[in-house]
Amino acid sequence: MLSNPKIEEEKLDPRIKRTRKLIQRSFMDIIAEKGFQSISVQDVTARAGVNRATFYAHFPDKYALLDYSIGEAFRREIEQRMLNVCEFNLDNIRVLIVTVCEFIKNIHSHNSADVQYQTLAETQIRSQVYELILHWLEKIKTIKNCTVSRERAATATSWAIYGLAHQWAHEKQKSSAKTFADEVLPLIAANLGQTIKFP
Amino acid sequence: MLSNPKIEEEKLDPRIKRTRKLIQRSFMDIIAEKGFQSISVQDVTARAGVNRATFYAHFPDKYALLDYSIGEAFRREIEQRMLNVCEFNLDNIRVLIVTVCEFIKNIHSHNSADVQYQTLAETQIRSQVYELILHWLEKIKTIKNCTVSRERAATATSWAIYGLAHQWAHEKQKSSAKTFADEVLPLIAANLGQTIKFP
DNA sequence: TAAATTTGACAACAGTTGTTGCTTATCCAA
DNA sequence: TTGGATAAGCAACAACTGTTGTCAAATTTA
Repeated sequence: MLSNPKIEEEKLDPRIKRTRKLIQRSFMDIIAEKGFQSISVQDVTARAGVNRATFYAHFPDKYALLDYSIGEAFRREIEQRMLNVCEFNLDNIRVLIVTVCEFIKNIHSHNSADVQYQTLAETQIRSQVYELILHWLEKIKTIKNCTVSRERAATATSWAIYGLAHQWAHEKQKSSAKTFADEVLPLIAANLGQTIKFP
Repeated sequence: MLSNPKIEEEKLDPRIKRTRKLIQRSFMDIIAEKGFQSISVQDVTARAGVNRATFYAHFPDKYALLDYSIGEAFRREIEQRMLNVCEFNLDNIRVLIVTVCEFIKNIHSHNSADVQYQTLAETQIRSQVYELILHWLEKIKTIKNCTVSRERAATATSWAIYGLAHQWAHEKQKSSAKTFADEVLPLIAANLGQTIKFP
């Protein structure tokens, strides 16, 4: 994300861009119709009008396609909120928590019974959250003199944010994402407080 | 784990127990030989001497079998260290962190390139860690008067422990699990400190 | 502009998956 | 001990997966 895949993509052969867009659009359409578990590569390529062998030239399997698609969708959410170009403060942490909550809730509403879909989605989202937090922490100069590194703090924080958001998304009677973010902010701040000084 | 699957299993038809044991043993043997990704249900049932249709009567697919097997193996580690029958303190948290580290390291050494295997394993391990921590927290009476519930703290803590252990296991030059546990204990304690008072 | 390279389509192939209905073997309860 | 219930074996089936080598079309490069 911070090593922008978009720049790399701008150099791609137009056929590659067109083929992947066709595949991805059909993929997301069919997921909305029948869920990830029931989808087949055959389904996707028939809908996309792309040969199966071509699919395999771009993606090893449907899991890789999901990984790629979720990654792009979440990256778009982050960029839309300008989180990738702002700096660390508790308000931005709150916005990040809300973003993750809304994204997981959206996924959950379509594929709530599909654990595999959700665990695959998790990996992409958590990775991007980690990169973002680490990027923010690296820009801060007022670091505490202790053994907890930025990497450790970013790891604990990104996994905790994801876990809490995931728990929230699965609750039947849930508060708003913003209320929830306020509720859990002390936990997240406690993590980060091990490596930085809050004002 | 706290609703003991072992008791339920003792009531099972002996043929079911025997069949599952055969399947599981063959499964673990073949994983050691050629990794999870390359394994097929056909492989497992041929090795086990069990019909494929019988396999499907017990497990929907190889992912479910992995889930079950990892769950059993990790449960055994927890019970072996008596973590399920002891109470909350920082030493036991440290032992839990070490246990998770060693377990992930063991998995990683066999299937390091297999992300799917690792994300499936994660779900089982994290669940059990969550149940254990929540169980410990529920026994403590000295709870802080704040909005962070035991469930939230257990969630943040279990995800953070898993994330940190996973990061450690993937490092090429890593400290011992015990050294690592000491290093990250402040982070974990900071999470838990949001809902309980430390002595 | 033309040659070189890359991408995608195609058909064929071997292998695996997941299910089904029927039969046999094993276990349990009376 | 026996009959009923359950578990497992079996073969067949339709469908899908993943790969391969060849050819045509599209793009890039010189």
